[in-house]
Amino acid sequence: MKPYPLQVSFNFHGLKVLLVDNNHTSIFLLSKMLQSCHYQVTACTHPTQALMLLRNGEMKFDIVVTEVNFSPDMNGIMFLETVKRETDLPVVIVSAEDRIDIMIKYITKGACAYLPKPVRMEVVQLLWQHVARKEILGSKQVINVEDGEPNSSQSGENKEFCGSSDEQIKVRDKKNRLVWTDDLHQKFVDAVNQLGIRNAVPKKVLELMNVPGLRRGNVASHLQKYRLNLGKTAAQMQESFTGRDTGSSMIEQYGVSKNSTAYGS
DNA sequence: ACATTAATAT
DNA sequence: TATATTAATG
Repeated sequence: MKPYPLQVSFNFHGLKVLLVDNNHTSIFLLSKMLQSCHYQVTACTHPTQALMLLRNGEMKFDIVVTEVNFSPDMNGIMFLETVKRETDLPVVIVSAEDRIDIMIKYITKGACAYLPKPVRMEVVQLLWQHVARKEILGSKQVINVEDGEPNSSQSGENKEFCGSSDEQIKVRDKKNRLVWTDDLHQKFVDAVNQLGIRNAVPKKVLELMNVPGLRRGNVASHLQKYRLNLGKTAAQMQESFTGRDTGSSMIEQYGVSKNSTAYGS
């Protein structure tokens, strides 16, 4: 269980809401309610339109609020699944349907709330909590609990939200995870071999690979796995040895197993 | 301060 | 599982 931050500043004014609803009356109403709560609303009348906005990334959002009575080409569940797959945004479902089994279905699929119509103003007012929950629980700005003093001396000043400032919440796009294709992996292997396994550190491997957009962390992560796999084969080889070797010889054995085919299976 | 990496999270 | 991120360590 993570410790909770004792103090996190959170501006819920101007949180960016992506509103999706193909009913004009309903979308107008919700839009007005949201705006009067000082949310910044972008309204879409069709889910595919909403997905385009999310994907092109030109506009950042803090939360998605969506009706789910869509046209037949995309139902609410599909939309929800797609948004959850591609983003980390909290998704609030709004619907006239109030059957418990339907609601459970949406919650199970990852909706952070299901609001049966009519949606009351006081509920809209509290939507910011879904953004706050995500940010606070996922936050690493944990304030020292022991002395109860906010540790603002270090660079971890409390970050504010989008709000009036131009700062955007970082929304990790799940699609943006690096995929180590055979091609990319081969470049990696070449770079590592060129350096020699014992000198291969992320920064140098990154430089040698010379792949735009590739980050040191990507390489570091991949290098860990690569070494682990080499280590496994080395350990297996070691089983055939009678005695126990010194720790430093483990490094040498990476070299012994360099022709291993264990990786990429 | 910065880089690496073991450990952990998603 | 593959990849990302955190946190300890140098």
